[in-house]
Amino acid sequence: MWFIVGHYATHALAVLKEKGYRITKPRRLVLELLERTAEGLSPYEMGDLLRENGQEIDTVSIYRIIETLEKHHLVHRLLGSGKLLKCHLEDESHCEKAQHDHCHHFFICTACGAIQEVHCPNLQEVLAVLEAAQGIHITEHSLELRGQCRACYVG
Amino acid sequence: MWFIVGHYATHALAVLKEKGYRITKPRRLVLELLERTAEGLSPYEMGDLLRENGQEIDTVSIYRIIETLEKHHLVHRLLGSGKLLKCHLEDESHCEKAQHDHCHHFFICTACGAIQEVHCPNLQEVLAVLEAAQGIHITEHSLELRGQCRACYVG
DNA sequence: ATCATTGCAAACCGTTTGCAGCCTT
DNA sequence: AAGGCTGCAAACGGTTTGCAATGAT
Repeated sequence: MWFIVGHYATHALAVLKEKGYRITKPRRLVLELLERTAEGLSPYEMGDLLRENGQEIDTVSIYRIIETLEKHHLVHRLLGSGKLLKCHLEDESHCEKAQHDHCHHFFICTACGAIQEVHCPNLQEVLAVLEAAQGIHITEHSLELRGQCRACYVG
Repeated sequence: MWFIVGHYATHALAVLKEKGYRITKPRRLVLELLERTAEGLSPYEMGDLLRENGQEIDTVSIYRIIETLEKHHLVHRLLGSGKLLKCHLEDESHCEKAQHDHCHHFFICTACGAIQEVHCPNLQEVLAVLEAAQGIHITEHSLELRGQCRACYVG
């Protein structure tokens, strides 16, 4: 049986294997689907897409696979829509850090639907000021930006 | 028929009336409920709470009422949970501005569940830098912070 | 009296749990 | 061979739509 796997799926499968998880067909299919899509997908949408391509996976299994992937920081979940997004490899170091700091920064293009993780270097300072001013203790933060990406803005 | 209404509900009802909406019992009840709760409520939870208090409102109506309230910036919706929150009157000027700028800043205490709108004065600058750096155009943003509020942090 | 608004019915989407059986290891 | 993982069944929570009846103006 053959699977066309790319960088992200390969990496994620390696991580799972290393953690003692088994490499199953449903896991492969979900990871490949995440690899192909830049817009983020809900578990339910994943099921529909796979089904359209003749790949039958039970929706329940997708939920459980996603759960595992989230646990090991291999996918992001958008607060607003609940959609899931592969954790980009080029952002890996940032991503891992971001995950451990429980922070998530996303930019969503309302024109083309593309989602990108963004790095927001000064945000930590802004939050530190806020913490001091309000006497609160911030452990996690999520920032979701919407607008037009470079291509859609210029075009 | 009597209703114990406070500042928020009174204000919101006045806004609705001024916009040509009718003042109905379900609308009053939802607004009073929002007034009483600081933690945010989902439409469904509102129905349950009202039912417990012997006030029967159809869940469908609650959804439609919320829709109207959102349209006129009388409630906020939390990205993470989808729960709804009254738009605080003391924050009104900020709130109106925030709404028109499509920005939402919330702090959620993970200990006591309280939710507060926060003012994040330098965030706009941070985003402006990001826009310039990435060539993107940001039209809305949502920031959700989690941690311990002053009381829970100290205590 | 008018027509905005609600309640009811029904369907739908999305998610979760338990259990039996399969398939990776 | 063992047991992690999946598929199936079923139930639930939450949301949405259409239509008839109600009630605020």
